[in-house]
Amino acid sequence: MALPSEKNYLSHIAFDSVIFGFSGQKLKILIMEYHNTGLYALPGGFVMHNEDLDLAVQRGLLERTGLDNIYLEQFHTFGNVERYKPEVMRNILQADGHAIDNDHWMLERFISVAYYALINSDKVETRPDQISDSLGWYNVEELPELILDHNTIVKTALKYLQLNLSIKPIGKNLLPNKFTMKELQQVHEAILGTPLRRTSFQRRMLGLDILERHEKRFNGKAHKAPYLYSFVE
Amino acid sequence: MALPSEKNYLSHIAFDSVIFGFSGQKLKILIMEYHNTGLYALPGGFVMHNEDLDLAVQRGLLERTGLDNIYLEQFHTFGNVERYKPEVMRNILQADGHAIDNDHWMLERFISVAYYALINSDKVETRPDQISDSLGWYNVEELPELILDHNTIVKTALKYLQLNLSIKPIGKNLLPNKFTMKELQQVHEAILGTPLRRTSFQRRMLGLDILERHEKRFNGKAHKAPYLYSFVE
DNA sequence: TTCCTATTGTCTCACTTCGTAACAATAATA
DNA sequence: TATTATTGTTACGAAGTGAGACAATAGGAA
Repeated sequence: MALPSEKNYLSHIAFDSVIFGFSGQKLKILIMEYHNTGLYALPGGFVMHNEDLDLAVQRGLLERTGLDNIYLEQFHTFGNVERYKPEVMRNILQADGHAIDNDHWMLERFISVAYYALINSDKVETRPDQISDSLGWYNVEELPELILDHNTIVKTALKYLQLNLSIKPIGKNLLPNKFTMKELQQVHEAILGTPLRRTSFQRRMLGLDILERHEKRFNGKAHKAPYLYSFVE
Repeated sequence: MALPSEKNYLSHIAFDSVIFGFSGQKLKILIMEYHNTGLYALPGGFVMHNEDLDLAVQRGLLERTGLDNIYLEQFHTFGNVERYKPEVMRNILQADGHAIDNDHWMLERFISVAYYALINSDKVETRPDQISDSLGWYNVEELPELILDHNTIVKTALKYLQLNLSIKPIGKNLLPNKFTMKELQQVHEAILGTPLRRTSFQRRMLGLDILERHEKRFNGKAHKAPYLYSFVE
């Protein structure tokens, strides 16, 4: 693959995406592994000269993961000097077979605008274990060491996700269209990192008037079958 | 004043500050007027190559307003293409007496990281009406038309300020060290844009255990004198 | 001095919300 | 038919909130 050219992208500006998915019990994140280096990083990219920042992030998501029409939320911009480590970028590019001049634009300092994405289990076809060769799902609590300040970015993303849990449609974007109350509760518990009371949670959710009740889901277990719910538009 | 040189600053990256102050009843914002153009804008600036983003904003605040040690909070980064209007920047620079090449770096597209600042009435010496020749306080609801997307930036800042009102020390940073309960209530009302019940507000604030009660303040009026309060550290 | 007025601090009462526990309903199996 | 695990609902006390009432009081008026 050819290197991105300075002619196409704004210098000094990058973006990184913290892509959250939910699989059964745990909150997961998509992590990239750069080949031949053993380096792990958040999927990111650069902004084209004639491209909105938000659209650049959407495009980056599509290019790297094939995912389109994903819920995205900007949460913070990271611009500390310590995050400038040109030797890391050089290693990655060289391991990928590129010869780099010392004054190459990708070796300059970048300020990174960070977004989090929420992936609906529908779209990943309940297989959040591998999307491509170099992209993998990792439990939020069991991340490998990431390059630069990417571990900090993930922590911050989680903080904002928790903050937004009660004011933005988080659950809606992490679950399939229809889900049980228990699944919704597990999403909330995974995000908050604490157990919640079943009865209080159910009462509170139903009281919000944002859920529609559908048919029951019979799962072959020897007990009462739960109702399915969906978010009303 | 000499133009900032590209050698000193990161290209394509700017910051803008929404500086909130509180004067008696109203929430105010510091607005810059560019001389000879009649253009109004938020005070902003650029990031030096070896400078943290947060520190650049602090420096910009100090340079433009003389204010040091101010509460700052990053809230959003604006990167739409529509905000790129080189002719505006060219007008401002030319009106200031600079001859500009067509490929001057300040005429390129910028992505702007926006911060809001909270100014304690102590520091402005209860005179939030004029700080310098080209900086003035304006009521949040009565802003002039600002350049680029700066009116949108202000609206967004206010939204985040409202969001943070209950989880960050907003009142502490907009009021002098000692204040009455009524003054604190007026700050909250100005930020939220709605009246609040006096008794509920007082009960809620006292219940938070973050206020310390001091002596009364006698203001010469023919009624009971209110206690002064301060935030506990 | 005494009364009056505007404001402040507190209390009460009804209503809602939440944690907690108990209870009823039920899908499949033994 | 009885059993079991899970789900949906209800009951009850604790805590918080809106709304109003009431007491306290600093200075001015009579």
